[in-house]
Amino acid sequence: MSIRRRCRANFYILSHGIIPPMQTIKNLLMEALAKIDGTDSQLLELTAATQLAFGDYQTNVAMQHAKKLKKNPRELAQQIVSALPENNILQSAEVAGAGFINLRLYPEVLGRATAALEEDDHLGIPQIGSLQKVVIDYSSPNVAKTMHIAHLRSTIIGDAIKRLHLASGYEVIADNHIGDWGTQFGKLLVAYKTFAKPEDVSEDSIEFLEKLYQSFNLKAETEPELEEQARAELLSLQKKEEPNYSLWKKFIQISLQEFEEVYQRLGVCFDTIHGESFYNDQLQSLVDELKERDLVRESEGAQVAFFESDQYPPCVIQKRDGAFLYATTDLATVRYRINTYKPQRIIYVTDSRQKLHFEQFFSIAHRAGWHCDMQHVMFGLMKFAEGVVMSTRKGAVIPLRDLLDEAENRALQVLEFVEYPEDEKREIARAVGIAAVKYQDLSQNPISDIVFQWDKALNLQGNSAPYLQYAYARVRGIAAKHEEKFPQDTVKDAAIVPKLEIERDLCLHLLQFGAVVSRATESCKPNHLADWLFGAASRFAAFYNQAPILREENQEIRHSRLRLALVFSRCMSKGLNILGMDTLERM
RNA sequence: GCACCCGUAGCUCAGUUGGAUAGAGCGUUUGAUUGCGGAUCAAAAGGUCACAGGUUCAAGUCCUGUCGGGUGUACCA
Repeated sequence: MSIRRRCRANFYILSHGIIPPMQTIKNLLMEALAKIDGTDSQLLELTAATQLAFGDYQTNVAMQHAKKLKKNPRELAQQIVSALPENNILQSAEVAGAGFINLRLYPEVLGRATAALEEDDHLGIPQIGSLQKVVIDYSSPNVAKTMHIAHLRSTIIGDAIKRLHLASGYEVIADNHIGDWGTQFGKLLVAYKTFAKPEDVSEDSIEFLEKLYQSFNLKAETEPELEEQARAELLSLQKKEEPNYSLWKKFIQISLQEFEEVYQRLGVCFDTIHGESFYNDQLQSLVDELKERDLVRESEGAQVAFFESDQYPPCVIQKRDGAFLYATTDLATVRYRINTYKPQRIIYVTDSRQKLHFEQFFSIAHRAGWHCDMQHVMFGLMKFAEGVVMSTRKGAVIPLRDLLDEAENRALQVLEFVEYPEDEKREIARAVGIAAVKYQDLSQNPISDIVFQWDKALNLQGNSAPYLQYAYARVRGIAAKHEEKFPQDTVKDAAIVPKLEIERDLCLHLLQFGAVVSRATESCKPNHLADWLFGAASRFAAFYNQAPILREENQEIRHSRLRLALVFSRCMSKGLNILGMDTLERM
């Protein structure tokens, strides 16, 4: 496998100082609870109603108190409702079911809150990360190997986690910890120096290096002495002897150029690229420091860390022959990052097979006194339909480039009979194709294994990125037509007054945006945001169908609807951007 | 052997950290005055949430056990 390696906002004040409706309702409920003996306002939870018929928001606080207070839950709920202070917020408060309290806002209140989202610099996203720094370690491809579809997960999920943290106000350091050191370079050097050069590819290309590597593995099966040569070349490289040292640097340069091409297509960028080799000269001091702290000791000739009551198997930090390992580099990396950046949190995005490794070195790092919240965000394996784990050792994988090309081509086919300029079509196909590939990955729980299927990876219909982009493009289309048709009209400060049920529904959904982003950030699960976006787009589609805007003759209603659509488009744009997807004015 | 992850509609997957009648997409079936853009919308059919206990006013969600699938398990990364 060539992938080397690799959290609840409650209430908050928005930047414009407008208090969100949930906070207002919660305050009213707290006042009511205070009038009832024995209630604990800490237990108060307010959530969005699970069904439109139940109102806007609901609380189960009565059921939670009923047993303790030895009261009938419905009666207690009624008591709480009766104790609510006079207000001009709640249109209704009703007891339902086993003791739920269902709450409904006045339409004007709901509309004002929705419109207020636009006034907030962050569209209602709580800035839970302000003054906090987080290092995110993701993508991390291996030098001299083409990026293929299995690299997609770490890169795309990592990039979305980065953007989520930025949107939540964190200072982010995105670090690409590329695999630029290790035994594969010994093999590559042997092949480069002694094998016939592959002729069908350019010598400056990553395919060239990859073919050399593959032919080494093939030959080594029958000629075991090659492995010995590889070890010798590696040793020479480690001593920085020429020409090995220069060749190694050249391999890295070729690889980085190719990676950069893919990253640009994906819209992914890093703040630092500190590969494994960056830490080479820190490894011995690291082992020494761990020895001083009694965290490692000699065992069977190696330097090994052990764990309390054998919670984990032993972890070798330095081999019998003095060489360092994966865990050594990772520990040195943690030490460097904490000393250099002083982050509150470090996040690693890798596949789930590395769980034990991370638990081990997190434990060692904590005991070494390198205090920081370290989190391993793991994702499942990508498999082919046959269920075979992919490997670059023998080739036969789908290069990432091919996947992206295919995605863009399929998107272009949809535009075949559309009369847009050719270059615009290509731009649309690019934005749609890339987003579609990203969405199929980001819309599911990262932990699940995924079975790669072309049709699924490149889906352009239903619950897919183009569906979200299409909803956005429709609003932009309406806004443009509105300017043509009513050039004197301005809706910038128009009041939103949701009258239809679908309008209420859309408003309520938009008001959840900030909390959803927070949840996605803290749990490092971009799929929560993807879900929200799909929910928003499908509500908009229904709204679009039921509530005409430009055809509406009543100006107040027309303005209300258009303003609502515009708030929707702002949230969509922000949300899509957080998932690393581009928006289009038309498609 | 031990540890961890997963098991939800025919298929691919969600499920707001314990809340009301378990949701989408695809596929299947039916419909939408050429529509403010049909990459869309409206609707139907499809479920013993692997199984068995337990905790709770309330369990797909938490605990225990069983079965099935996956991954890992000291000198690879």
